[in-house]
Amino acid sequence: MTKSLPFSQAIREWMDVFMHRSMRGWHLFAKSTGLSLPQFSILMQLHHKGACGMSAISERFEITPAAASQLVDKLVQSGFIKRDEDPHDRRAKLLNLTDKGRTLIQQGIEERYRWVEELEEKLTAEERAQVIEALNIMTRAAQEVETGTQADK
Amino acid sequence: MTKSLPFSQAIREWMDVFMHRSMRGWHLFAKSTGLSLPQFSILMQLHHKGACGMSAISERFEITPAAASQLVDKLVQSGFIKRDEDPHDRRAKLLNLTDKGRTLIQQGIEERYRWVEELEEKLTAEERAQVIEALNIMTRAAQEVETGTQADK
DNA sequence: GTATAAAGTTAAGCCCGCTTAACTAAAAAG
DNA sequence: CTTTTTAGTTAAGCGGGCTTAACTTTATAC
Repeated sequence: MTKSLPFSQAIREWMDVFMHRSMRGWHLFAKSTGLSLPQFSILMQLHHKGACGMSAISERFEITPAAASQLVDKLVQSGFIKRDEDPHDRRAKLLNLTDKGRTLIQQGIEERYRWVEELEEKLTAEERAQVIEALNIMTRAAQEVETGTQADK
Repeated sequence: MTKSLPFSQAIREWMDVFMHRSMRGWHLFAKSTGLSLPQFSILMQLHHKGACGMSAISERFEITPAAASQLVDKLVQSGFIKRDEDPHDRRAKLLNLTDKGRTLIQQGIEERYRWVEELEEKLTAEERAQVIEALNIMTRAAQEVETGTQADK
């Protein structure tokens, strides 16, 4: 490796700050809602990836199907998730956020952003433009990585 | 495209992807080490902010001093943290990472970072340069926000 | 010098997440 | 049609995090 040290260094510094910040932030927010972090993570997962079955949850979080079922059940009873039957496979369930769940996540994201808004205030217009462009680049790259799009190296 | 995207929207998209990714990643890593997420978070805290007392932990994570004490105790017994007496106040303790603790966190960062390396491979040299610059800007701004430095725009 | 406040610790008890194990029900395979 | 595999649920039990409450020890205030 070591093909571009500045990149590594820059992103490491940023990640160090940002990861610590966001981890702490989510933890405190989840707590303030009365949800545990695992419960909250499931909502995040649904927000991020959309509807899925029980098995997807258990695989994604590396827990047993039993654990996933119990966790989801609490979220269903709290009204954050709905658990419908999959029309194509009557064994399977289709999990999705309810409006209440969607609202909650949105609220959480809102709160997380407040820090970034503070951050924005520290920047000049020019800096902002640079950052925007870089973020768009990164977001696109992240999606490529996520979806397995090959950009041939 | 999307060059007219406001700052907040660009960063929201990025955060949406990145936060979800890093949250999940830390959770799985912590789990793989046998540490709980709260325990792990304390190590992160020490890594990020340096030595501190018991009360700082309890305030930072919004838990009672009792909970902090118990949590820290486990980390001490596992050898990730050392708990010394504060020379200036014999009631207080000074918590700090041991080498073992420091190594663990470094390992975690390393693993988190692998995703970013994949990301880097999706970028052209020019894009990398842009991203580096933006990250430096953000890191600086984050530190200003953290320390309360006034940039006075 | 006594009273009060502050920093941590310890113990009891609760809730929660997770696992294993035993189960139901539906789909796929033969 | 029977067998096996797949999706999910339920119950018992363990361990962890957190809280309250009672305590020890050291610093600070009067």
